[in-house]
Amino acid sequence: MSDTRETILERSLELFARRGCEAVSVRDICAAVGIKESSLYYHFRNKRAVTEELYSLFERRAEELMASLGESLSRGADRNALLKACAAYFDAFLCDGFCNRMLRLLGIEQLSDRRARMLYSRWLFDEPLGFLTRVFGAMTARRDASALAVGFYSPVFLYAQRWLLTGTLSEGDKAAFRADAYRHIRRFLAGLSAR
Amino acid sequence: MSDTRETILERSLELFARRGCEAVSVRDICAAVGIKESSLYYHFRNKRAVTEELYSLFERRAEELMASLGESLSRGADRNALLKACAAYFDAFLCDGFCNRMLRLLGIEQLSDRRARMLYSRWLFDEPLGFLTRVFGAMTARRDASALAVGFYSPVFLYAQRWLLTGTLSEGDKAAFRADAYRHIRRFLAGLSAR
Amino acid sequence: MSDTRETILERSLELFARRGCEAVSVRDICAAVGIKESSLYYHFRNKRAVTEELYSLFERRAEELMASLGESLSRGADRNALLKACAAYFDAFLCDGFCNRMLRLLGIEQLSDRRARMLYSRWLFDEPLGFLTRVFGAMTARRDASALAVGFYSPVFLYAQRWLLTGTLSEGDKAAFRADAYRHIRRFLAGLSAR
Amino acid sequence: MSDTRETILERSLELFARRGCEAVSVRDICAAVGIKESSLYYHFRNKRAVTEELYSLFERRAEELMASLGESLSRGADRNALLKACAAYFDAFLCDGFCNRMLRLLGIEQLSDRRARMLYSRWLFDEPLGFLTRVFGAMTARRDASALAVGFYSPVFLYAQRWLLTGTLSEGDKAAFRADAYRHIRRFLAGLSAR
DNA sequence: GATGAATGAGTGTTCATTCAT
DNA sequence: TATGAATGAACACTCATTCAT
Repeated sequence: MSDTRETILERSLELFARRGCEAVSVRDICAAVGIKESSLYYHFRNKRAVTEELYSLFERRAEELMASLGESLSRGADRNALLKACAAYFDAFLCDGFCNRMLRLLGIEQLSDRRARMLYSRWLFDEPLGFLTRVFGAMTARRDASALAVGFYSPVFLYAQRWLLTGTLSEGDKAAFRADAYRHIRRFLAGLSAR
Repeated sequence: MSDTRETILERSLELFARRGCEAVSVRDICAAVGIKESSLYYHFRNKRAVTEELYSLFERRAEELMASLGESLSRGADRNALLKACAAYFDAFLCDGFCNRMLRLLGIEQLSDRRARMLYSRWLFDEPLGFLTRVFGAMTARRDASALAVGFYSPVFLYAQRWLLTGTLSEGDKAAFRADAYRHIRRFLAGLSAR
Repeated sequence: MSDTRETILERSLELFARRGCEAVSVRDICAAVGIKESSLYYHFRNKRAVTEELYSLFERRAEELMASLGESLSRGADRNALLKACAAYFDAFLCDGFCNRMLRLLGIEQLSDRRARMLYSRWLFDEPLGFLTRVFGAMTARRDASALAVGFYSPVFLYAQRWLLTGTLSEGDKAAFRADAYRHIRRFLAGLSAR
Repeated sequence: MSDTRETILERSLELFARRGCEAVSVRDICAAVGIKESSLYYHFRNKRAVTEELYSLFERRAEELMASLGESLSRGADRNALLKACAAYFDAFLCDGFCNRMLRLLGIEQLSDRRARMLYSRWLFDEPLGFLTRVFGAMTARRDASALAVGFYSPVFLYAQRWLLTGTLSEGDKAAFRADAYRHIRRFLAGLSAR
């Protein structure tokens, strides 16, 4: 459909992810898109509507991803399947241009906006931990699946915060994140099978 | 020192922690303090100077805390000393009125401000991980002290992000954080001595 | 004639009568009509042209009415004929959906627009007073026909301002106006024949 | 007190009376006052607050005038006292720079604003008619004091609408109004004593 | 120490209008 | 006939800051 509309969303997100919604002006957005300020209001009711649309797009994307991860692991939850799921999670979520920016944005807005807070805590805490708890429940006979999930996920979360959600996302940052994260995962899975 | 000056710092931080510096106006601050906007400029060169002063205060507080933690553990790094250090870290840093707000603020500003980014990554990643690496290096004979540090710290970090750095800090949130964090620590230390 | 064109005129007048032309936007009009803003410009050169057309329609309607009133009274100016003329004037002018709204509109625009001022003073002052002066000149032998006209008309004018040109025209308002106006007219005509 | 504040009120009223509040911009007002737009907001919370203050000032002025008229007539309601009251009403209300402009303004705003509608109908219909009803009740033995009030007031109202509340108030308009109004009053009082 | 008054630059948003389709 | 897309100018209002008092 409308090319301009999508460009507005793209450029807005680029700016929002760096400074938060409030700190980005409609002027900034329109300058980045190459349209006059009044034109933005043809495509969106107001500035807030741009943010809301980004939230909705993110929600859909995240749900699709989580659905596909769940599906792929429902056909057998072994070490290899988990590794594959992690790779998909890293590539299509944490390191993905759109989702990565959205996570930064949500990290800022979460402090003052209810919807952002819900999205943030759902997709950075609840869903990943819930997902892994189910996986470990299926993979191991042990009872403490949820503790395993925390042990598995929290370093990934920490590395993501350190490398992926600061400054601007560079290829170097992605590589550093992947190195740290995969080292942790290997070690963790090794420890898991050792016991 | 001037009472007004300190009130400005306090109220500014309360507002900054919720919405970030850019989104809080001099009007907002002065209304919260109960002075006219022009009066703020008697105490601070400009709005930026308020933020800078908060950064400096935080840096000093954090350095003092880390020094005292280091000192107490240098006299023998055992299980008990580590537990005590954690308690101090939780009370005087993560849950402390001033430091908690500063961490929220830095979490926002880090995305657009260099000094904030340095403070943020130093005090949320480098210092805690470095400190724990030294501790585990002294406590255990094992070589992978830094992996232990990550395994120990990252759940604490995750629980802090989940409970302490969202919305507004309530006593309930603090309790939830402590429950999660201490459970993890007990389990971790148990696992450590088991091997 | 185009249906849309007439709908634009109708809805515009409804809005103009409540808030004046300047305060009603092309957006408002088109939303009320159910077309896009750009479509209005197919039917009218610009917003001003809508107003001008309304003025012209009103002028034609008012002239027709006055002509028919004049005709009916030219065949004998007695008490009954005058009463009939008043009834027609109330129904087809003061209380009529179109004319009533136009009078409100003119009452607003008259303050800043020359054409509106001319229409307003012609149809609310000059024509009614002139007409009645001629009628009373024919009805009575007395010389002060113009003073009689003022005595007859001004309470009608006052009641019209009070009941018919405020808020939105309701059936209750019309009834209140008619009650007041007819009482005055009866009393006036009684006083006239008494002398 | 603040000179600027009062100048804002004065110039605002001059502009409002010609085109209504909505059609006058803050830019217009400030240009007329000789200040920057932002300065207006030091003196008034927003544009609406300027209008509200004008309403309040008018209300106070009108109440004071009506009180003084009532007082002067309470000491004997005869022909002369009534004439004097009319003169005061014309000079200090209908023809007065401030009140005349306020009446124009209210005439416009009354169509869309509740407070304006109340002020308008109170001070152009209710109070004058009520006042005159009391006066005629005291002056004559007749029962129909309220009909007398309408007969006395409505031509004044009509002449005011015709001469004083259109275009801009000139000395010529005032003279024309006074001529018409006093001729009516003399004739009316003559008729009153004749019976 | 504090404030009354002011301001230039910028905020998000609405306006009437144009024009290619 | 109608509209999708755009725009320059204007809108009310807020911003951080200055400066004389």
